[in-house]
Amino acid sequence: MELSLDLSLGFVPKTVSEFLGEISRSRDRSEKLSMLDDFVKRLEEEMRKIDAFKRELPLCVLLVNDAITRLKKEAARCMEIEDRPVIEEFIPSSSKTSSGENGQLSIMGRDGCEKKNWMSSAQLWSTETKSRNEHDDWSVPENPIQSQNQKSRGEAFIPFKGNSCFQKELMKEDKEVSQVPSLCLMTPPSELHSNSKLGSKGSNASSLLTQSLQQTARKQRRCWSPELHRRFVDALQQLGGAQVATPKQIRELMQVEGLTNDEVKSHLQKYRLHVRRVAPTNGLWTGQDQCEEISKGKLSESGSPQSPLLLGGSAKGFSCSGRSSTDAEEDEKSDCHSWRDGHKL
DNA sequence: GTCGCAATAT
DNA sequence: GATATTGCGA
Repeated sequence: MELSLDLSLGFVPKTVSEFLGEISRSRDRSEKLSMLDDFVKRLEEEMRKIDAFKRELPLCVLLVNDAITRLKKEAARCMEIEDRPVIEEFIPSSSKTSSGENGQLSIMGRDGCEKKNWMSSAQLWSTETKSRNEHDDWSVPENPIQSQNQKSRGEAFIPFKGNSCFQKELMKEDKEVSQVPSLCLMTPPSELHSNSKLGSKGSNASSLLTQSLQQTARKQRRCWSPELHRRFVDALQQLGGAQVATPKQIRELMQVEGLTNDEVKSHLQKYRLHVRRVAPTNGLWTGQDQCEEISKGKLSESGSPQSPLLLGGSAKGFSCSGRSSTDAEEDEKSDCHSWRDGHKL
């Protein structure tokens, strides 16, 4: 897509306003478009560069983004004026690309056209950014970065579609996104991820931007719903207990689509910790399976506050002699925090 | 690649 | 403080 660009040789940076003013004096439409296109390319290149520092330069990102938007809008306007048939094709296809493929349909800023243009450009350059280890870009399904882990992560939320916790997260994300409509899209999650370690807590200036970026940076939290935990415990039982079962085995037994070894591993780690804490009070029980019995609710009879994990997660679907149905319902409500709620008992 | 632990983030 | 994610060595 090489264009013979007048600006390419002696390009002198100027403000967008200046540039637009200069453009407006030109009569040659193709030249206008060419110049606009060139400037946009430069800005997008710039965006690529500052992308690595987006955390430190959130406003810079905003500015460049805005500039690109303005230029693209101008280009679209330019085409519309003199070539209506073209623009009628151009805009719809543009919107298709940016919103449909990105799965960001609901994310529309105050200026839909601008966003679309920007989004499409963002999509372009974001594809060039390599990811170290990214699995969480649920908001941009088409992002190739994501596809590298799509097998295990891309569908990570399918089992949770009906999960209130997940929905809460989604709403939270949506909220954040809508506050800064274009920002989430323009930031390759890979970069976010790699930067997320730098100054994650209470970073500096543009908190909205930063928060929003961070939101998408870190992997979406896996909510261990009671049902999910029930499967987990179930698998543990089959495998001979938490101490002998391995994350991979558990995951395979659980048969939960999108669940990863890491998530199971993490859950198992915590589970073991809790069991360990509880174990001494149950000296009578020696075997692994008996630990699982604990998880089914027997422990709750002891009233031990040390078994939140066991109380909350396993309450549902298992005989839980030690708990009232009310307790179970509480857990249902609190989804992600069922263990904690149990702990609060 | 998998696992377990510890550090870190939310 | 509880829970989930990530890093890292084994």
